[in-house]
Amino acid sequence: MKKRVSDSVVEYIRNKVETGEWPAGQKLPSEPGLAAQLGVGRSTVREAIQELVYAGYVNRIHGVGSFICEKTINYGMNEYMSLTALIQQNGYTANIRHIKLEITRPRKKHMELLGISELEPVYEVQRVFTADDKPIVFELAVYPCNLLPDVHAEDFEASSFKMLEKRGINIRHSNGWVSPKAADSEIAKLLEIPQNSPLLLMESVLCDQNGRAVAYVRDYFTETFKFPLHRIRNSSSGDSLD
Amino acid sequence: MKKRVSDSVVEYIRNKVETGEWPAGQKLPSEPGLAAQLGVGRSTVREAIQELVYAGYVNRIHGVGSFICEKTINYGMNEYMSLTALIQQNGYTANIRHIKLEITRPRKKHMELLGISELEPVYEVQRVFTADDKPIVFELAVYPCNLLPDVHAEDFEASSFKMLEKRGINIRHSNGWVSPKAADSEIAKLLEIPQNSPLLLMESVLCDQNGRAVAYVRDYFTETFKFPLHRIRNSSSGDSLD
DNA sequence: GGAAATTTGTACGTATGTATG
DNA sequence: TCATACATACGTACAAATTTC
Repeated sequence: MKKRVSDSVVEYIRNKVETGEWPAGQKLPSEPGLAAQLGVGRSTVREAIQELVYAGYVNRIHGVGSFICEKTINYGMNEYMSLTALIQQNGYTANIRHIKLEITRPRKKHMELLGISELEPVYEVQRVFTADDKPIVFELAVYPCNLLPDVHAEDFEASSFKMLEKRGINIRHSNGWVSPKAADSEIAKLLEIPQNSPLLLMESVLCDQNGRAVAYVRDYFTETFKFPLHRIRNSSSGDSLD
Repeated sequence: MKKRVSDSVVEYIRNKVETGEWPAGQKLPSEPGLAAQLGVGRSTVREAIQELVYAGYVNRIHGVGSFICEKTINYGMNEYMSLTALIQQNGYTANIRHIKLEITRPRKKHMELLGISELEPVYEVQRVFTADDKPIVFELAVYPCNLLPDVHAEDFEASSFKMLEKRGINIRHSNGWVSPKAADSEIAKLLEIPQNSPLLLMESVLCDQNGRAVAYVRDYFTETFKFPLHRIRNSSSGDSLD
């Protein structure tokens, strides 16, 4: 994937923060200033800063300036990213264990969400992600078999994104929802927690560059896990009640 | 809040979908086409569509076109919005009950997150949101008293956003995290669920137009609740592992 | 208090690159 | 090969909010 100029600007700013040159609360140079310094257009600088605002990294104040947030979030829930990276961000060492792959007939839900018929078999892939060797996430992923001819359990020992990319599939976004859920006996065993422990269930349908649904994923997060969240108030959500 | 031209374009598109004129999967007119039709610049159209992409409403494919998503999400977790509106979106009638307000000394966590000293008292506001008269969310909000001189429990019977706006405070974004959590006896009683039921805990620090922390909020969501979620893969999050 | 300077916000236009069919 | 449509990048002008003098 070719890097955009605005991505370089994002990187430039993140780097300034990471090296400590721009501490939390630091005022960024003005947009025209940054543009001149870096030899790019102001719109490009704005695009980069906008991205950082969305990510909860930078705070903009009209007529005053842009500032590095006090608590910079490196990755938020609204960015699609690696589970292992997310675990690392929580301050742990990440690993994958218990990889189980089987080919089955699709359930009704899978057929509906993935847009396939009952005649198309699917892969069901189970994985457990660990943080400092403690189970922290149980994942169940469902892929239509015809999308991934010839995969094996070993293909899931690392990035499933990368595995998909090798087969010409690029995950671009996901739709789904999160909800609280109690651990059933099977999941409790895999995550080494008592039955009925509270979990965060994240269900997602992954879509590729063509907007085609390519996977249905259920992630069960344990209580150890905190999902960073940055929310922006939408100007068009006018008449809020609370 | 003044409406931007791009907001009108957003509204125009949402309206086309709501009236059924553009069903799911419908291809939008080309960007220059839309711009010409509506008499606005192409950049403005792009800005509007970008917003809808972020919200999981529209899907863009390079070199092909933009399309209405199969499952349009009206509001996602990354948009800050009214709890009642969110409940309504889940298909229920929303209400607020059990409003309890008290003035206390700030806890250490509050002092840290709100940037206040132990000498500044805070309001602690408890509320229960119902869906079809069934409790669904328990909320505990903490505000520094000096920000809100002279508030009463009645002020929290409706929008706390509106209440804050009347006092010159505009919530613009929030930072926080979500995690699974078991219901303790007190919350279980208020939400009319068994103790240790799984809950989704959302903790947020609300910030105003000046980037100042103005409230610390804990929302406990019951299992009935599903939080829509749209995630976009960040191009710069390069080396993902899963 | 008011004018000027600074900084972000909005809107539009143009040129060129890239992907698709 | 070519036309179409989205993607990126730059530039300009003016509006709105804030700070400074």
